Amino acid sequence: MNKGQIFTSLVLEIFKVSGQLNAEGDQLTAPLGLTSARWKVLGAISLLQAPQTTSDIARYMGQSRQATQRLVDSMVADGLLELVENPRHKRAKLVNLTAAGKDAYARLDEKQIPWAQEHARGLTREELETAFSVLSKLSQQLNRQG
Amino acid sequence: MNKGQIFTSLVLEIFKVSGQLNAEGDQLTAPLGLTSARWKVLGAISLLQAPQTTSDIARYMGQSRQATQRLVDSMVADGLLELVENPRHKRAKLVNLTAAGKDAYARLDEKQIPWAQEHARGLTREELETAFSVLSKLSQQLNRQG
DNA sequence: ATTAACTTGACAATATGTTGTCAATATTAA
DNA sequence: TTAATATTGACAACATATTGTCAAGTTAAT
Repeated sequence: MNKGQIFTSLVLEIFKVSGQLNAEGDQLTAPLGLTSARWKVLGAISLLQAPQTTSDIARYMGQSRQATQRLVDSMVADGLLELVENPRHKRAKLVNLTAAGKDAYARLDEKQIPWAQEHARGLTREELETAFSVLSKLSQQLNRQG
Repeated sequence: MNKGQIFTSLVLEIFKVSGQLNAEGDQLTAPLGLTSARWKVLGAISLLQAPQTTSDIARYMGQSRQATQRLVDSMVADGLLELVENPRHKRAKLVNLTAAGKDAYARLDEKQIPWAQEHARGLTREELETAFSVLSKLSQQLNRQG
């Protein structure tokens, strides 16, 4: 197998694992009435440590502005997020976590940490770092070319 | 960062790259009137080197039987796939590539090979193999627990 | 300052995925 | 053999993603 063929195998595995992780996230979040997709939005705002515009969140998540917009809208309706005025843009409000949103994210973090540690158990630090590095480089390459 | 945290970063990167690859695949296949999802179905049957039931294809792709069923149905309608009798099961027909399906897959392969080689260029063989190995192990772990 | 180019929210169309359910078929166990 | 269990196709409900489009707002260029 040449490098291109290994790369192709990797791509197929990425698709498979991504679907499995989404299903896993859906189950992990279901008791809180959430989903993988909404969890990721909560995480984006938490990790960026400040209210963000929908477009910012979309860029951070690496997906379309429109997909993120719909998630944000429904999460505002559900009381997980709130829109606050943005001094830098009249229409593009900032998306912020409500108390309920922060609480939900904290509760999911409690579940996610032992979950991650358990799944990381069979892998070495070097393996995990290399895998992350490869995917990170790939993401940047795909970003440039669109 | 402990191993669990690296693992979590990897998970987020998998989500991002998966979306980017799907978008890339949609663009690559659009000139042929196809999509990433349909390409993967063609690939599954090609790589398994024999007609398969819809359930077999779903398992190979790591996604639900129902999602695969819909893809297969629409691809049959479009003449890319055909259903043939399955001597081992009265209802579960075998899904086979038509001439048009084989032709489309061959044409996509011609595009995909240089695409894969180009993206693999910035990565060493060892990096690619490790990344594949990590995701493969992860997929198996996620499969057990479901 | 005015214009051109870009960004953003809003809305729609469409594709793809999950889960749930039911009846038909196969497989396994007793 | 018969009964319990599992798999499969078919259909539906729903969540999530892409792309496309338009008008409002911002930024950059002249």
